[in-house]
Amino acid sequence: MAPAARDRTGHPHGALRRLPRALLARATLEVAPALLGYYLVHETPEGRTAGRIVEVEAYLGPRDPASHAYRRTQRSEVMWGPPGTAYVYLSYGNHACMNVVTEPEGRAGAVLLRALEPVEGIALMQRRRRTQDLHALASGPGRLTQAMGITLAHNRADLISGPLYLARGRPPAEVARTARIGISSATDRLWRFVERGSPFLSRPVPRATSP
DNA sequence: ATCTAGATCGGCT
DNA sequence: GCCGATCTAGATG
Repeated sequence: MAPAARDRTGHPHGALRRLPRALLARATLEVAPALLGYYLVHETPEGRTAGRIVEVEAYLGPRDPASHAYRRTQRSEVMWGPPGTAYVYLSYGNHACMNVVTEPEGRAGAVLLRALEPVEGIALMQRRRRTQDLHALASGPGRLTQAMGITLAHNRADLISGPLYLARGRPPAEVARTARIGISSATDRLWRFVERGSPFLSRPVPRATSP
């Protein structure tokens, strides 16, 4: 497959190179930072939207008290499933949040996608989000799914072969790590990974972890 | 059957 | 910075 064509802004158009499943069948703490810079792409009847991943969080298995996989339940069962599956859940009764399932099948893990740099289909994202502000389009897990047209119906969708997928992008120059946002346990674990200096983060990197 | 704590967001002070 | 919206999975009785 030919590499994605690029316009003068450096943004892709035309065919995109999909991420192979093998890259996700690894330890979650390795996969999470590696996903920074990749594109999340969604092809729908309304058009194609794509964003560059700039912020993620790692959620591990039964040993991670902040993870839904801390308990193996009907909801979290998908985290033990095949890598490259979407885990989408409803947060605070209002917002869909999207994860990419990691680890070989049979081991639990997922990477929460928290922020994108809008790349393609920006007008469509603006319509879905009801805002023009580029920095409010996908800077937060609930905003991201709304901008991309991702709903609870995408739970357990295959992210390798379907209309919602990951594709090669531009790796970050520098990665920073911080504590995960919005959790009340395991706050000493620095399992949030961001592209340092990106203006599209859901929250800035605290000074203490930004030497 | 009922309770409650969330991997959040937007509007307001 | 604070607060209310909105609702479900999972726990408890």
